[in-house]
Amino acid sequence: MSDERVRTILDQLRRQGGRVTGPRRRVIEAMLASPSHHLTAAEVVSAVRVDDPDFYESTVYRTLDRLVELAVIDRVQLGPGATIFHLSHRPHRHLVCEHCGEVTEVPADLFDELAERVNAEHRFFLRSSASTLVGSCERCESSRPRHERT
Amino acid sequence: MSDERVRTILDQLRRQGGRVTGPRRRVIEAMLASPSHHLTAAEVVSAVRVDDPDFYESTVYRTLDRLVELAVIDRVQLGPGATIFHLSHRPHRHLVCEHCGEVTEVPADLFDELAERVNAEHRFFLRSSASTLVGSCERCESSRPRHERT
DNA sequence: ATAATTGCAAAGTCTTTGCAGTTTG
DNA sequence: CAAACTGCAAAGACTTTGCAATTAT
Repeated sequence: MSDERVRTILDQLRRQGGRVTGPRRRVIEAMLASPSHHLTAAEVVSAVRVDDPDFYESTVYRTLDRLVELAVIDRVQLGPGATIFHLSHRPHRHLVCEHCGEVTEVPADLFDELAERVNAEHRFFLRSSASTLVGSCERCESSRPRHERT
Repeated sequence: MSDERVRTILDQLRRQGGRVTGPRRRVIEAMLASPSHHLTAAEVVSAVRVDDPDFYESTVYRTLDRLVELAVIDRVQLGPGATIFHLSHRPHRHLVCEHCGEVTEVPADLFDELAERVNAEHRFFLRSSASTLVGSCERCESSRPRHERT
């Protein structure tokens, strides 16, 4: 897991003025290794503790905060509870199923029209990477009783 | 504050199968009285404790949960931390400034196009009342250093 | 060298839960 | 009366903070 992609991201980190340390490397490796690429802080903690059982939670939180500042990762709130983090090297937007929690990545241009519209009509500057669309994935939708549907 | 609107909402509550109790009445009065109509659970607690200093937090959380189930209020996640609640009798959507926290209500049809599009392209059923647009209000945007803008 | 970062412990905020007693419909 | 609800206490989930020691540049 210490491949090309890790180095690219560490370079970005360094260019932005951040320091490359063991813990940061491990956090980034964990995020790259995760199949979903969308992790809560707690999931990062678990992932990282596989190799380093003494890794502290506070280090994870501070590392994630710093990586957000440095634009290496993004922080997105997907409903109540867990804030999630993902590497920001591949721009995309999120659909979140409020029933099963599934996160779907969709192309970043999805919000383009809406962004223009809220800007024109409400003088609001949309940050669409932070704006999550909440709803129901197809599987959950078809298994829900009709009268509960929104 | 025990006017017409309170009674209308209590009727709705009863029709949905909920029971009208002192605590519920006070929670609804507090939400109607709030200028913003968008309250966190903690704000409901404070509001309600003005008249009833022994009001328990757990009662507020349980009451809000139940009112959400009964479709009397809506729960919306506005970024990290605060879950907010508002009466659902007047449909609208939310723009949230991530710098100052200001919540702007906008017409419910704002998401119509986008909803069709995610449905057609991603088989996703958008619940737009739960989908918050995050960005920057005009005031914050113009006071932010240009290089920080997204 | 010095500013950034981590280890560690403690605490803070927001929310949920269990159970006994009370109240509503 | 039965089911729903509240009071109260305790705990759970998630996150932040302070300070001393360490490390990257």
